[in-house]
Amino acid sequence: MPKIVDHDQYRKELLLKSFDLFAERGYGSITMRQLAQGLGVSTGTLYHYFPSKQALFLQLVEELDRQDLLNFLAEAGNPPTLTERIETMFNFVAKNEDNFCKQVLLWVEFYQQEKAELTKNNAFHSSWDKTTQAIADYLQVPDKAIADFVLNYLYGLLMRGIFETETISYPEQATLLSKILVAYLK
Amino acid sequence: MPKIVDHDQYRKELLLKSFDLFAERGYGSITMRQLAQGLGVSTGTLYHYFPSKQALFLQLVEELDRQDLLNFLAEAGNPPTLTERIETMFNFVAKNEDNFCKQVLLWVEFYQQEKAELTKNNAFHSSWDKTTQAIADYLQVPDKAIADFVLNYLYGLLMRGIFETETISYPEQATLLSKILVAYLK
Amino acid sequence: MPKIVDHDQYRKELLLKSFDLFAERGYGSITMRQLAQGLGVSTGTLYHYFPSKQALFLQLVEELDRQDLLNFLAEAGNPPTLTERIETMFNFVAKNEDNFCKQVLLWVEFYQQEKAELTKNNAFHSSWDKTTQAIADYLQVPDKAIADFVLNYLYGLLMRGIFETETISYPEQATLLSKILVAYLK
Amino acid sequence: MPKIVDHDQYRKELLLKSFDLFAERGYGSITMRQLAQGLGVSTGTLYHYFPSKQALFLQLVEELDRQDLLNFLAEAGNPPTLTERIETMFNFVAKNEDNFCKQVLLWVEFYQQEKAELTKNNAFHSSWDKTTQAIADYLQVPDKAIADFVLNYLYGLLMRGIFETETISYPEQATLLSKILVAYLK
DNA sequence: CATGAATGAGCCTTCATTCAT
DNA sequence: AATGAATGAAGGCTCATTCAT
Repeated sequence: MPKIVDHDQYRKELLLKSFDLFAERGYGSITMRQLAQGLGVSTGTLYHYFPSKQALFLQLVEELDRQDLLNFLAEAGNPPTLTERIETMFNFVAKNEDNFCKQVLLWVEFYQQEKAELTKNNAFHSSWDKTTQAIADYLQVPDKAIADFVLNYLYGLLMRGIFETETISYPEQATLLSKILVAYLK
Repeated sequence: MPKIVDHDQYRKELLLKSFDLFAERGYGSITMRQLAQGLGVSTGTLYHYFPSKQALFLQLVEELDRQDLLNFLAEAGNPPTLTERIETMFNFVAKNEDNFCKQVLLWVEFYQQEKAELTKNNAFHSSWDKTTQAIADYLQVPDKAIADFVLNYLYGLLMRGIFETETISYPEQATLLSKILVAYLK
Repeated sequence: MPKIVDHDQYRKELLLKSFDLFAERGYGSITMRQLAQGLGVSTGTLYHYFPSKQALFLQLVEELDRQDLLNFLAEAGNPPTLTERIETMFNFVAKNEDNFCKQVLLWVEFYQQEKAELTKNNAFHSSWDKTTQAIADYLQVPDKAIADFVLNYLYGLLMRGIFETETISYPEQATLLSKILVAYLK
Repeated sequence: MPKIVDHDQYRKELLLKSFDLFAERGYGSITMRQLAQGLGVSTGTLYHYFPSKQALFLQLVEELDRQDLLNFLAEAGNPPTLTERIETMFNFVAKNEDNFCKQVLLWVEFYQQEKAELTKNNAFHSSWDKTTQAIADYLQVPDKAIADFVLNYLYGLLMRGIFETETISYPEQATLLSKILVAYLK
């Protein structure tokens, strides 16, 4: 069924291209018309591929989550020590900082605007749980609290990037966290 | 003589009462009409006290920021050891978790929606810088990186509280962070 | 009854002062609040003296009409020839051009906005008829058509002052009309 | 393929049909909803064709101005004597008196309401200059003052038609003006 | 008399969504 | 499949007017 493949592939193309548009203006501020224009299609076409703005966004969340994970696993390898694994993670985040930052902002904004209509076991929670789980697996820490701690720190960095005036040096932060954790784990 | 009202005091009352309404539905989703209704006034009255929805929200940010800081300082005291000071901070955050969580969500959502028009005299950056400065003072750490680290961690916790399904035990987290930092500072 | 005199006198003061405010922003665009502010009173006071914006404006029309006529008659005298009388009229108009222009604009705007609610024998028609009658009396022409013609020309000048880019020289125009009429009347 | 409509042609249709609606209630008093309803479309459609109420009106001005001129030239011919040309003009105005009267009222009202924002690239001045120029060409008078005089008189008639209770006989007025001018030009 | 806080209907405009072509 | 014209509910905001003080 080649038609369906095409259809599906095109859908994902649109999805991926739409990320920058969403990021630029925000979920609530960008209009379907602007989205369509930015993608080079008509609003009608947009609605041919996605039933609604909300659904489009939700699919984007899902798609990006998968992509992010795949990208990470593709280049992460399996370093022998926890320190190295943490460093690898930080490098990855540092490299994609801008991307992740945009994602968090967008996810939060969407969550705020739609939480009234979103069921509790929504795509969001499951998606994030999946991600955190994957990361925990990668780090292979005996104590889950450590994985949580690292992730936590990462989220925190992203947030600070938004509100603080000074830009953050991820490599520095990674070094700091490594030192701290190594000291603690001993 | 007009009706007797302390304009400024009433304004702050409205501001404070509006927080829960904003938190409930989000900045973008709540309407001025709903806000007015929730506050028990007419839309006209709302506009009598605030020039616009955006201005109202910005004033809310400022007011809450001040209140939060005052509240904290009022009960923080000045414990002798860093560990205790950190614990005090965590207890405070734990006690007000819900509040802070709502604030962060709201700030982020607003930032997303209005970032196009918020380039410079951004009440946000200055407000957060002020807060972080105050916290750094309180902790009295020689190395600013430590203060940053703690704050960072706090923001991270807040974010995780939003996306993770499991609720977070702040006391546990505080204990963990304390241990980690003590290990590192030695 | 001195109180009433004061009240009435103050009312006329407000009326006269309000003319410039109306002229500056237009009847439809100026708000009662702006009007009050410009007059140095509160909106409540405004409504103490005038039952509504519309009534205020209508009183202004009446008052200005009377003033204009009085002013004219005060300085018009009674020149022996028609030519001189016409010239006197034109000088008067030229001297108060700006004033008259503002009046016409305002009257027209008001008429447009309120014509749906204004009865046919409204203050406007009667007021203008009174004015034209007075002018016809002054000119003492045997043929009413001449008086109409002159008035007509005057209205036309006012209108052109609005729409044409070049400013109009009233003295020149007066001379021209005089020549024309003299030629015709012979 | 979208619904088949000639966007530009439909726009002009809406424009032309909107004139009566504007004329009936005035620029400031009619609402976009009323306009839409009167045109048999939704407000959304109105905004699909015109960016704003003001822009819609400005386009109407331009369009009517062109139409008026075209209509006149189409039936004016080129009579040999000035007297006849003036008469032709007057006949044209007489025939369309109602139309022109409405236009002047509307233009003036709009000018009043928006003059604050209409400082320079004022479609009004240019439009009127164009018209006066065309008329001057048509009359072929050596002395521009004569053309101005005639136009002036016409505007005046229109204004009087608004404020005077008695209706005006255009043919009579035309005869009068002809006589006067002929007397003067000799 | 004077004040200005309060009201709420109503305005212009936007935008997700539908549907004829 | 693709287009973009059409819809209309709903949003932010204004403003003449009222009324408690």
